[in-house]
Amino acid sequence: MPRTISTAFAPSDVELAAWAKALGHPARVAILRVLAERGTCICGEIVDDLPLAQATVSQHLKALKQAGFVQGHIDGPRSCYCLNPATLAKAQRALAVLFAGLGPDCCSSSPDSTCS
Amino acid sequence: MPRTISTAFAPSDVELAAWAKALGHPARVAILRVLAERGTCICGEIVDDLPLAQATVSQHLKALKQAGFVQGHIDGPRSCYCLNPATLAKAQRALAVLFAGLGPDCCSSSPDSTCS
DNA sequence: TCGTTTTATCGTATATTTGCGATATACGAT
DNA sequence: ATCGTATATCGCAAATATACGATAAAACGA
Repeated sequence: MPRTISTAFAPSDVELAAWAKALGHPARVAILRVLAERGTCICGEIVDDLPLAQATVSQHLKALKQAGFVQGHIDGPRSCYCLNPATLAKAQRALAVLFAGLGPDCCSSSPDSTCS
Repeated sequence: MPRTISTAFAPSDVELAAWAKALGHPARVAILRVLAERGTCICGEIVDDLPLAQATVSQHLKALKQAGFVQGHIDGPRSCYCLNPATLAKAQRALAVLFAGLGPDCCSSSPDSTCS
């Protein structure tokens, strides 16, 4: 579908969008929460906390890994997952910058005067 | 495809994910930026700033509208779009809270000691 | 070695996203 | 009334995303 592959967008916007996309599913948000709550590294109890099949959870974990939010997984049984604080911080900052740029300061005058 | 419709996820997570999803495409991020830069309300110059067809931009605008990030569009020619600061602020706060919850404070001890 | 446990991956089905051309609609100007 | 402009919407095609069962791989214990 992107007949136009991915040219013409700022790389920073592409990166930001990828991060946002990774957060764009309740299951992935929940997984991140579980990883944070359960301590530094957990092995496999994520599936028990989610209303999803093991295969589906594994898929979401893969997406989070690709986004850089999660790291770990020593191959074999009892994989080990934990959050990647560095990437999370980068994403947090990028999103904060975005919102700041959309804030009231940039918009010339009144908030939505001309708008119905 | 969600055989399980949308039960079993916290409504707040669903809302957060929807917001993140709306930001999960470079074009939509770019559109928000254009809306912010061009002043309070702009009519139709968005298409000129993006490497996308008019129909595609309209579609992304619709998605942003559904997420609540954008409001306006007085029917007819010369539609009028502007950001919705209230929803943007809510999303910003929700994301900040999420990241805070994933931060170092919640994780029991060392950052990733047990992780390879 | 064999079975158990745990996780990743494959295959499949369905839904959604993305993109665009074509068309419809709405309005201002002539 | 008609034309031109600007937007939304429809219809279509291709790509992704989502979910799951089944299967494979990997380590561990008996």
